[in-house]
Amino acid sequence: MRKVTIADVAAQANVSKSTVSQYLNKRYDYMGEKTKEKVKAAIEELGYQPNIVARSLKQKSTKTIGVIVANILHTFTTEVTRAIEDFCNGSDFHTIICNADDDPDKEKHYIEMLRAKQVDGLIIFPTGNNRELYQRMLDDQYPVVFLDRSVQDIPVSAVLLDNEKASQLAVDHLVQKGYEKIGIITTSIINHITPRLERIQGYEEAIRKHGLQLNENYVKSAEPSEIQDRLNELLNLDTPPEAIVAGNDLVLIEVLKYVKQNHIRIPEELAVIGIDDVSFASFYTPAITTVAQPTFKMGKMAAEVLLDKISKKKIKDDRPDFRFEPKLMVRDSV
Amino acid sequence: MRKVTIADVAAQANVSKSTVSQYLNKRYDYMGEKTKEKVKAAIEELGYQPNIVARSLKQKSTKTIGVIVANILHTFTTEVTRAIEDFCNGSDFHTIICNADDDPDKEKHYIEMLRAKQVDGLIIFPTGNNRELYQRMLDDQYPVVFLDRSVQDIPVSAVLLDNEKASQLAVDHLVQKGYEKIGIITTSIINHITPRLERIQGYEEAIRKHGLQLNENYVKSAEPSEIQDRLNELLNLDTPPEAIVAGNDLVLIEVLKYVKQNHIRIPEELAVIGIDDVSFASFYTPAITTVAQPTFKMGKMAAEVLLDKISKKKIKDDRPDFRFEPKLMVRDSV
DNA sequence: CTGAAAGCGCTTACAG
DNA sequence: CTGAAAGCGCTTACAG
Repeated sequence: MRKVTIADVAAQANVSKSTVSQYLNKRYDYMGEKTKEKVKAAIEELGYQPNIVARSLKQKSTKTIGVIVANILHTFTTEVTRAIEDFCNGSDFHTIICNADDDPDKEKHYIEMLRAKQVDGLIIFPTGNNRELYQRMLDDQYPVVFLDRSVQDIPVSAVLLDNEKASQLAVDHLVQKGYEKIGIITTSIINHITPRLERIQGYEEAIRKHGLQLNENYVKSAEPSEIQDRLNELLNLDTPPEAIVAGNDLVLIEVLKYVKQNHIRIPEELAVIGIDDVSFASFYTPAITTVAQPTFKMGKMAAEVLLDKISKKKIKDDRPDFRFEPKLMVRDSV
Repeated sequence: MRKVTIADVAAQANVSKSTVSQYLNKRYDYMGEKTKEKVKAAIEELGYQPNIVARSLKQKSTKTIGVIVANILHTFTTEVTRAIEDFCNGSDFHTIICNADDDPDKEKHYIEMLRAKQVDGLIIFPTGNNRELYQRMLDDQYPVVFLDRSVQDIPVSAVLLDNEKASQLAVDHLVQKGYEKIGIITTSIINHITPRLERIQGYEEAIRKHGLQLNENYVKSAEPSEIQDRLNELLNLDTPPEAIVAGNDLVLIEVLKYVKQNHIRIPEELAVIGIDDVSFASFYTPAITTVAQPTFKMGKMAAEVLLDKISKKKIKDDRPDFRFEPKLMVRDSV
């Protein structure tokens, strides 16, 4: 079946392509009633659908943004992504999601690919290891916003959780419940990922604030696959921690697996609190106390800021970082 | 910053645009070594990136597919979608995901929008209520594959679970464990959604096969928000079921919430088995016995079939349905 | 109020 | 081995 084009419609309606185009773009200002009718009829008769690729080429706008996430496995990522899509759809923008899998090479490939596809802007959960590329986008005045993580010395606006506050909330709650031996486990920090560093930082400050002894053996970071081992070390210390802060959802899951396997009772033998309000927290037994991120708001903000940059053309970042408040969800695991 | 185009490269290298284009498309057959060098140098010097939109317009292929899911909230959906993206990325295709939210109007909008954007094909989890549109795609020889659901009398190839088998597996296991009073709850069937209908069908057959009494009070379908009420009815019957098959992940979650709120012990007071191997099944207490769908394989197959149709141009569907085997994951909830 | 013409940035037969 | 020209399907000043 041959595609019907604007030329076919013009012929059918006995007007010029320009007129059809005007009609399509709702520029009715000077269009005669009868002309409008004719064009409308021709479009319906032929089942015409405009070719957006052609329009994009001319208008230099694809009404599409790219989202490059670091790791799609986090619930945080899926929820934020969902919010971005919702917001964009509301503004008639499409969204292409790519998963960099924490791999800078993949991230590079996606950034280049997406820009070649002429997406109007990019939301990136940066791996942090493509500084030249990030800088180039800045130099090109290309619309970008970072999400979840920021990159040292790259002044791209970033939408972030107040991560220090998140672990402070966790520690405060634990202390209030009478715990003093408190450990924290995060995923790997070898790449200096913002939220992990800041959560450890916040933990340490909170410990000090409460006049507790900061024990560096109580702070562990590792790949998810190694977390069970780290936990094992932790709980076999001479004076093991009595409470654990899980740095994110993946860590929490590993903790829960370990706990189940070793028949440890929560919270009697070990108190557990997780950052990221996992889906099963409320109906798990015991229900898990967590620190929730406002994922929906954060995604919406990122999309809003990006679409704003896109429409303004001027990319001025007088306020590069947006910090969001975490929220304590008290349940039964501490 | 002005975009650098193929014309700039040509000027810089002192060759024609055609030659640059040949180079970009790796048609080196007749290209002189020095020419190649010159072009390469010019591209690097200018930091040239081809404009894929222009290429797409000419080539009538965007190397992008659309995926319209019925409801992004199912883990099945997110996992399958992930598999599709992985497979497509491997073939240098991009993926645009849209969530129809079980709303036929949204589905219609996305199908039209995506086709207008010239995506090369579509994977759809059909709502079932846009028959004319589905038929039109068939008439247009437009590449489509259905996923999770099929639509009566619309011969589009569909990638499906063997749903009857799934509930049979569940019932068989329950019966083997000594249960005879077995109920099933699914999400709403008012729209005749394939998997729900087939799962109820399979349940009924299995019940009969085991010589058990088929009790229609034991079969419930409802929106997620009403499932708690249905459960309440079910368990307050004169002879309530002693085991429940949860028709999908969302139903399972509602069941678990209900169970927790009412302090019902699993499996002592109520055996529970869910279709969809939810993320927390293995470390929940008790660990949940489930029937798993091969989500990764199903997504891969859908993508494979679609890309195949796209490359063949000929859309012949001599084998419209692909059925996948569910797998019983025995744990502690029954 | 409507149309002719140029142009967006590529690709591709075809000529030489 | 390389280039001139046409064309993909639109939009948009501009002329009338």
